[in-house]
Amino acid sequence: MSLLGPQLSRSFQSASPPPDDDHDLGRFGARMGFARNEEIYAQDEEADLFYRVVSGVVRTTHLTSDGRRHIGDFYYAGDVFGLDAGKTHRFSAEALTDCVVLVVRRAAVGRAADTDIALQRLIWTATCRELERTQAHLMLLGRRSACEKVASFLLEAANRAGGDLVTLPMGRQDMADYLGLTIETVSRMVTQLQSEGVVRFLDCRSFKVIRRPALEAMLA
Amino acid sequence: MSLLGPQLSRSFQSASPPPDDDHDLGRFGARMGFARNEEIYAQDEEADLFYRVVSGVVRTTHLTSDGRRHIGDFYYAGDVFGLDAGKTHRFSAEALTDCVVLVVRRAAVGRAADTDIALQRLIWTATCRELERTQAHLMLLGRRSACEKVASFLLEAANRAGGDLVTLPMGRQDMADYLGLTIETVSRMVTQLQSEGVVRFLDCRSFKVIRRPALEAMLA
DNA sequence: CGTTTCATTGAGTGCGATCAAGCCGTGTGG
DNA sequence: CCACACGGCTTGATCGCACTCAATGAAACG
Repeated sequence: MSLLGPQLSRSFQSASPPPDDDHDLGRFGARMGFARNEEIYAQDEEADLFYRVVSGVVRTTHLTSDGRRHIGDFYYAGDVFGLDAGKTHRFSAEALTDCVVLVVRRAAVGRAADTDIALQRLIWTATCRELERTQAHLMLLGRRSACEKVASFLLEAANRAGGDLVTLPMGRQDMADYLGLTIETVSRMVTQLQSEGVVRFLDCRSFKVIRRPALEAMLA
Repeated sequence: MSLLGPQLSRSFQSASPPPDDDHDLGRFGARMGFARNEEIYAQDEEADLFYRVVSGVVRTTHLTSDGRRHIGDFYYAGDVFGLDAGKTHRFSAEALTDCVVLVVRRAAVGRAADTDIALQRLIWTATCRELERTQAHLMLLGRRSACEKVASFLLEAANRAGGDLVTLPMGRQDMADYLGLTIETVSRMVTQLQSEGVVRFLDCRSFKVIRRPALEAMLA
């Protein structure tokens, strides 16, 4: 981490604030690469950095003391993560695939960011987006059947992929831990949706949306 | 709402930023009273205001198109709410009891808040707190039994009350919609926890914590 | 080729939902 | 004062969905 220190502190002295939410974070942080399944930060680790995915996919997970695993979210290129924190991270973050992330010093928000309003607004915007996604996730877990959960998961994956041919970066266990189901139930629902002609799986990681309206109807 | 306009725009010109998160929002907004069950804002309503509870309790609810109701959270005196929004509120907010809230114009965050960093930080802090609570709620709904859900609900109510004698502001249906259970299951778990000697209900709204360790052990 | 890991399928169980009474505190009117 | 209705809570009986346990299948890897 000492590698990051000088670079980050220099970049925060920048005097010309970028105009908008969509401005490039590149000049603020350092790029780091992570191998598949490598840990980016740990649960309960102090939260002095946050991150943006450059390439690859990241998942955040939470382990409870009785051994149950819960997945907070999946982050794709462009997504900001690591804001799930008071003083320490409630989740750990792991590289789901090989990936590259941009690392930004978070302490700047608490102290130095008074001098950089654009950065502060970027962080707030990202936090809002995170909150929205978490709330949507909440309603998914709260009052939906296993079939509806899996259907909406696949639909969102399709929306992210921007087409009807989707390759999932995660396996069944990750889907299960995200949806609050067991791996067996996920598998059964996938099979069921396929037998209903809603989706068609080519292999266990990639599928085609056949009847999108049917999928959308399940979100209620 | 035009009542608020002048007052708010004036207050945002304030030159002396308060030192910290806990500073008084009073000078920013207008007080409004709401009667029990009165709506404070509606689901899908445009989100140009946010709120702080002065007295009483507020709940946020979401209705799905198939009629299921979900409660986002309960807000007590001092809590900020109404940040659950992109362009529009995903939840509606209702007065659970008679209450008074402070109303603050939200648009200032997007435009004028460049001139008031303390306000911006207050909002970000509140958003973070909301995110934390939502994530905790998420893990509660995801992988916990009905008994654990009710136990942790009662424990949090006790923590909020700051003692072992608690009066709940909400009824069983609200508890059920918050925990993703039916009213019957909530009732059964309450009865069970009581028969285990963990809590003791005086009437259906107020109870005493008898064995706090047992309650805490259920959070895993 | 064996080993390991992950996904699928099957059989049986249990937890929480559903449906249906009953209970109790509160309010209302005779 | 009692009779009655009403809403919120509790309790009981039953059902079905998702979990558990177990076996099999299918890739990936050394």
